[in-house]
Amino acid sequence: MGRTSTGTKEKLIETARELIWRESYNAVSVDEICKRADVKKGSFYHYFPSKAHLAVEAMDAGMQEMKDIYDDIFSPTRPPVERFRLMAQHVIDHQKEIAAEYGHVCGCPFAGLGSEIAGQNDVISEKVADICVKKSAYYQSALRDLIAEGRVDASLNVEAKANELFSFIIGQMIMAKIWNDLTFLEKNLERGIFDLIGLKMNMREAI
Amino acid sequence: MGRTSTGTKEKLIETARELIWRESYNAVSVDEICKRADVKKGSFYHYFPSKAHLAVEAMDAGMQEMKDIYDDIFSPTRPPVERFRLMAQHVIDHQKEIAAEYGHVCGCPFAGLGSEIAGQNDVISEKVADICVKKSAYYQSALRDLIAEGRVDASLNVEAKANELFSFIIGQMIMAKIWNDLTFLEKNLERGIFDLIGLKMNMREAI
DNA sequence: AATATATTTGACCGACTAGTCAACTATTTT
DNA sequence: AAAATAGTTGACTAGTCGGTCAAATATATT
Repeated sequence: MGRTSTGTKEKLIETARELIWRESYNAVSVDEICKRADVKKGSFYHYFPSKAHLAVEAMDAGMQEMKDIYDDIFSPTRPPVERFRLMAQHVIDHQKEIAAEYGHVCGCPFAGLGSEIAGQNDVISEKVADICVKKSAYYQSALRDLIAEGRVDASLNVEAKANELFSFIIGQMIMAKIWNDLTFLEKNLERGIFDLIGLKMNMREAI
Repeated sequence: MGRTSTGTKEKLIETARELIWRESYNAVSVDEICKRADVKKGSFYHYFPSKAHLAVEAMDAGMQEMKDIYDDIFSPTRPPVERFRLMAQHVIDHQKEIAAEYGHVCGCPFAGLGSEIAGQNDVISEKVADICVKKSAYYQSALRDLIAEGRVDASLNVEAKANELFSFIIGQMIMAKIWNDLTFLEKNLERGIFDLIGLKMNMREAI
């Protein structure tokens, strides 16, 4: 009951996702978000008690979007080497799209926000940490399937290796953002992943 | 000639280095830097035309400090495997010190600033990119010495591998910052580096 | 039609933002 | 001692910050 919403909350979340990704959390103001979303400030604080709360909800939206894509890429129906290869390609394609749209390589929105805000806002930090855990789970199951296929030695510390993979990918994306250049993602991302896993050259094809 | 300085500029640079590292570029105000450095705002703008200019000089100071340490760690007099091992240990020790002093894992100051500011301030971005080039040079020469020792195959793409190493280390430090936890740097940093290089287990000791 | 309720609006707040400037002080040069 | 100069100060902008609030509006329920 009551007046029906005109999608104000969703507009604010989507606008915040874009602006915080393009610039940074502290560089974007509530006023700017409102103006770009064509929403008045009063409406903003009707839906969100603070700017940080909006950021959290923006991350939730990003997490859901990520999950849909990664559930497909890391589907157990795929050979595990294909999962890693597809992921590398997806990262590159996605960054290309965003760079074309925003005029600059923007890197990983979660890592960017997490790195900026770590130690200042615990709720946001925990959200970012949560995403790390989720991504690590994808890598872990793919690594275990690689072990089951006999491509990787069973003595592998799967949890540690998943963290290493995650670190490497995050680092590559930050480098791409700083250099505003995707070419070395194209050159190094996939190979770096397989190097880290320790996959021999003849074990990198699905069959 | 004229009045002698009381170390105002140096105080501002050191204070800015600390505050920007602990918080972030946009989260720190000129007022806060001045207050902590016990310097009046007029003096700030006597030495720096803008906040961004101070940040650049703060990075220069950080670069020089880094160079002194890395020139020692990556001295060609050391066996190349020892160089990488020492670097990993230095990163961990340094992060431990800072975390104890600042109350939070702070990661890499250059990567943090670069990731936050990329695409907004070109001068700062270029400074960060310059540091990447310099660090990569340390890794490259160590990798070539590993090849000369016969521990690594001569077909290795040294430039690409150096970039991969750099990405991995940056990523590990950002993870440590987000989780506010250095234990998995201790667990994974050194091993991840040698995994990426592709050094076999029996090739990871200096002799 | 009247009421209850959810949404929207725009004016408003005090604190803070980066940056300016003229005056003041301490030092060296002449 | 006087002049020139470099460093320091504190008061000052004009604009922006995150956030508040009472009133207006539109919809669903009664």
